[in-house]
Amino acid sequence: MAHHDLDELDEKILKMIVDNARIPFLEVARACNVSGAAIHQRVQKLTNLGVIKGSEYIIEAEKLGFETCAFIGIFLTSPSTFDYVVKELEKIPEVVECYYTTGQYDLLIKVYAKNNKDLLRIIHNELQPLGLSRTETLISFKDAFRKKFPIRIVERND
Amino acid sequence: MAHHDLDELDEKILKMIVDNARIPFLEVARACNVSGAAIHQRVQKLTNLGVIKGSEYIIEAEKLGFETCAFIGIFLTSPSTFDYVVKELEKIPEVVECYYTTGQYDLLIKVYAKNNKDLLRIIHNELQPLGLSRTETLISFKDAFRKKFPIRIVERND
DNA sequence: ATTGAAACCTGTACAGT
DNA sequence: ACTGTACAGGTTTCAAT
Repeated sequence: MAHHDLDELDEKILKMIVDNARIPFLEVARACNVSGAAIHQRVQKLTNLGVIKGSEYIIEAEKLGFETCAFIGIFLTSPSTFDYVVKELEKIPEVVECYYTTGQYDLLIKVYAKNNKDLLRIIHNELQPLGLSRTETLISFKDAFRKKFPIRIVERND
Repeated sequence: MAHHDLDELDEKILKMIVDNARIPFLEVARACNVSGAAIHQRVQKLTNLGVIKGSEYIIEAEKLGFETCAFIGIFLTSPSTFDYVVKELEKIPEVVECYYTTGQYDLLIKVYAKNNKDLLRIIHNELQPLGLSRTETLISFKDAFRKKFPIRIVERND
């Protein structure tokens, strides 16, 4: 089962650029035995299709003074506050990710704080005033690993 | 309190490149009123300092057939299996993030699966055989938002 | 640590296939 | 949809400050 309109070349391109957004397209072109223009057009196509959503530099939060990373499970007082709470959470700079989840929590957010005291401030002064029923904090005291999900468009036997 | 050896220029550079890894350094240079070479050297410095860990393209997982994203809380049978379990988890392509956490779980992982059935396969065939005590799955049925944490090196009054 | 200039390499557009 | 060309613009290095 191949996905959408993507082929082996798209897969190879994605694999080459996903972990290095600065790689020259000409280098990708040479590795793929096609012209630079072809890579340029493919990346354009992948962007138009919404497969590529952008690029970013990866920053080590700790080096910028954010030494505490935590996941916080949020229990809402009422399902009707969903949209409001998400909108307000998005305004809080330290809240970097937010997911609607099944299971025990209504929402799961990821937060960066300077330290544990700062995290407590965020929870008390920023989160609680939104009218949450309860929160449950999971402090990540180590980021064991982080990688890209498997790009596999064309089915193979390997 | 300024962090490390970083100044306003570093902050401005980071802010400009963090959400667009493909932005030309010359464009950053013009915005900062310095030469292109200066940006080049600063980015090099930030990389050497470990502030910049790399760059990546952001891929929409759904468009590549990964329609289910889940967080799984893992309870280990014994603390002694920590390192082994993390090492094995890292080998599973669908497991993209792994955190040591305080709170109820020993580990929290993020997983991409093709669909709910595929997620069940991963849990039963890939995770359970590692000898876990129990897992708790939070399926993210929507990614409400995702952004970069606040880059702020120099203290200001704003 | 930053600059300007040089040499080199890429990105991008376009006409042709 | 890919290629080759062409040019504009970017990257990288380096001697000088």
